[in-house]
Amino acid sequence: MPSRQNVRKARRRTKTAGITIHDVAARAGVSVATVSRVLNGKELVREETSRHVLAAAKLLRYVPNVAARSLSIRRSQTIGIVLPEVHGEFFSEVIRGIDLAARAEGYHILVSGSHSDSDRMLEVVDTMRGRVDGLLVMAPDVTLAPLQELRARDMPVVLLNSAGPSGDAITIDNYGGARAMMQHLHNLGHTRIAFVRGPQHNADARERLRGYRHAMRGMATRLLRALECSGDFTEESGFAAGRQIAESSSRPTAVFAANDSMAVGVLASLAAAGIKVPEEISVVGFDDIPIARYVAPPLTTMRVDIAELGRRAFALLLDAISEPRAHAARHERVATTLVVRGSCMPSPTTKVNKQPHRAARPPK
Amino acid sequence: MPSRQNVRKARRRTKTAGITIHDVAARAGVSVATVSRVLNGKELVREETSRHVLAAAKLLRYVPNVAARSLSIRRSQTIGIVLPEVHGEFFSEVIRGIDLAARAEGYHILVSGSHSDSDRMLEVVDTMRGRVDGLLVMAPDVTLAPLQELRARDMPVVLLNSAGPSGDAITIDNYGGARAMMQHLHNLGHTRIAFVRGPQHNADARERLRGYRHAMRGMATRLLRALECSGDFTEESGFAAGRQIAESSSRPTAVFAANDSMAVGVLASLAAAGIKVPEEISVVGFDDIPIARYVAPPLTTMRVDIAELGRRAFALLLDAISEPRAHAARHERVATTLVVRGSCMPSPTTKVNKQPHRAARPPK
DNA sequence: CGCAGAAATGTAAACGTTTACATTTTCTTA
DNA sequence: TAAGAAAATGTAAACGTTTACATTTCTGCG
Repeated sequence: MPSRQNVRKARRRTKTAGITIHDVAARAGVSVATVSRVLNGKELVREETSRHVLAAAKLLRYVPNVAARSLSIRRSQTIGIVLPEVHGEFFSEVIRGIDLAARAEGYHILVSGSHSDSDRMLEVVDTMRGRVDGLLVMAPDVTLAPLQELRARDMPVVLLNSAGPSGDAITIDNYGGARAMMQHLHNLGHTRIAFVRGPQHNADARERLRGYRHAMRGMATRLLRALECSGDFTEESGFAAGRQIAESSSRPTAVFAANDSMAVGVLASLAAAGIKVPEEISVVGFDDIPIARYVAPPLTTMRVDIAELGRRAFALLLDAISEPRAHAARHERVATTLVVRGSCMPSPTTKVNKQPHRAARPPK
Repeated sequence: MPSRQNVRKARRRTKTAGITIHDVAARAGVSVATVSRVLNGKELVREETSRHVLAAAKLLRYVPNVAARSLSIRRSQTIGIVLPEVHGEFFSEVIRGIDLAARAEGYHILVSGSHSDSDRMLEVVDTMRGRVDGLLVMAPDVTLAPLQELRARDMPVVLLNSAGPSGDAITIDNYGGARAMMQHLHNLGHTRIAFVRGPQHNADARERLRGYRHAMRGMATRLLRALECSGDFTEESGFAAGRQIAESSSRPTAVFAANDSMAVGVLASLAAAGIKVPEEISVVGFDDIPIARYVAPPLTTMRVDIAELGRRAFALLLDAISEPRAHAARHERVATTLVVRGSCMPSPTTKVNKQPHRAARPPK
């Protein structure tokens, strides 16, 4: 006869009721070890015993204490997501993708956004340590220093949208997408194509710019830099760029904005200037944010499957967590697809319009 | 002489290194209790001792094990956020507001989105139990059943955007905002004002509709229901509503969409139908999402400070957590402010146009 | 100097799991 | 039926903190 001394010792802190594994064990007439085994599956336990335990657990509405559990197994079943300064639909979409994938695997997600500088980011990472089994870090800013440090902090990390020199990472095929978009414009006869750049240190923005420039070189155009406007991924900066383009003396036949938000801004300011899109000038963007199809005219853009980005990032991380020994750094790339809508049409002048007036540029 | 038997017992699981509080104690030549006291402040400990401990902790790069900590103090310093199916900028903004407020108080946030039905929601809440000290639940769907159950689950909960009959909640002043918007339109001479409704069971949508109807009654118009179109808060449904309005025989002079996304859809379809906004018809929305100022024409709307919503919701929850004894349910309301942009102008006909043709309404 | 009280620190028992190892039960097989 | 192997279960030691209570050290005062 097994000695059934499952009587709980007197509690020190009598605050909360809290059904524990001991209560379930007592009720089912087994030991805590058996209850644990039943609840976690895997181990061998008699069918009948298992039923009893399950019944007791259900009856008592037992729910395991996760803190105790993770203290014991040294896992939290939680991953951390560290995002930069958040704005727009891009991030909610990323979180959504990760959330979905994570929940399917029984993981929770700890989110922390709005970290402009790398110090803030490291600070957050530190408070997350111990709380999470791994980290998904979105650091499109190309300042690599903080990322290096992350590696040293002995936690699996997957980088999103940044070109870490080592370690796992997943990025969008920005370069390829930009080139494909340029090809599309070229096929429509455009050769004088303006570009609205993104933030200078943003990895995505840089790659898109590289794709643009490479394509422009291929078109044997000389006016290269004059056709570029600066921007920072916000609608506002797109608006400013649009105005600049509207006022330029030798107007381009098409504008390629490095993201949709800026393209929307460009559309707004061209409309304000009375310039017809796409009749007088074509406009395209990048990302395919939800709003893109509802602006006037609907925006032709390069679609990025953001949710998939999140999903695959999580998959990568999960792999790193379950296989902790150092593996070769993996770098995945998410493809983009062209979405053609109403914001562009064939170039009115198939020949390049060689700056007829050469008027002085109006003051900014 | 205090007996310094701080020698750690042989570890069972020798996997990870992991500096513990014992290591720090040994290094500083004090007991673990003292280390704990120093690290958590509050208790009295000699200045000098404190310095030694801090130095040892820093030297060893000690970081406390949160699982052990929360097991001991029965707090996780984490709150859960449960969101419905996520789309758009609204949610990322809410999360942002909460995140900011939470981090300032040393709390982490566990996010879980995309819960269409109430079963999924309860399921998630269950897996979060023990992991979080409290819950912020966004359940704009008015099906109250699940919320009642939540209360029973002995965890502080604050509801966002829903009219729970009991318990803490924070909502937007939808009714007041809608009335204010109607007043604005009325001041411009509009009396034939169409309304694009939101989802039928959505609490926000209902309140906005109520505000609209109340105002319409005040204008002594008889055409009430004929001027309402159904919608579901998506751009797409706004687009459909816009088409319906464009085709209607006795066209309204203004359209009030229950949120900005739908207003954007309305603008797009009116543009497609060749109807000029605001010359021929005025359009207004609700929320003031970032895109609102960049559509053509820029959208007049009712601004909701979403980040503040999140911030105050967290404040409410924090209060409920630290003051666990039952308190009277609190219900806060976030004010809205009118933002006037280019999408509306005075009504072309100041007199009410009494349905000149009375043609049959076109098929839907 | 001695003593009371206050201040500082130490000891060890929780917190609720998991799991190595020990023990008991059940099953095979000769 | 007994022995041995395999399967099922139990025991108790971790996991790393916090904190009630005990103990030591200080301080001021008669």
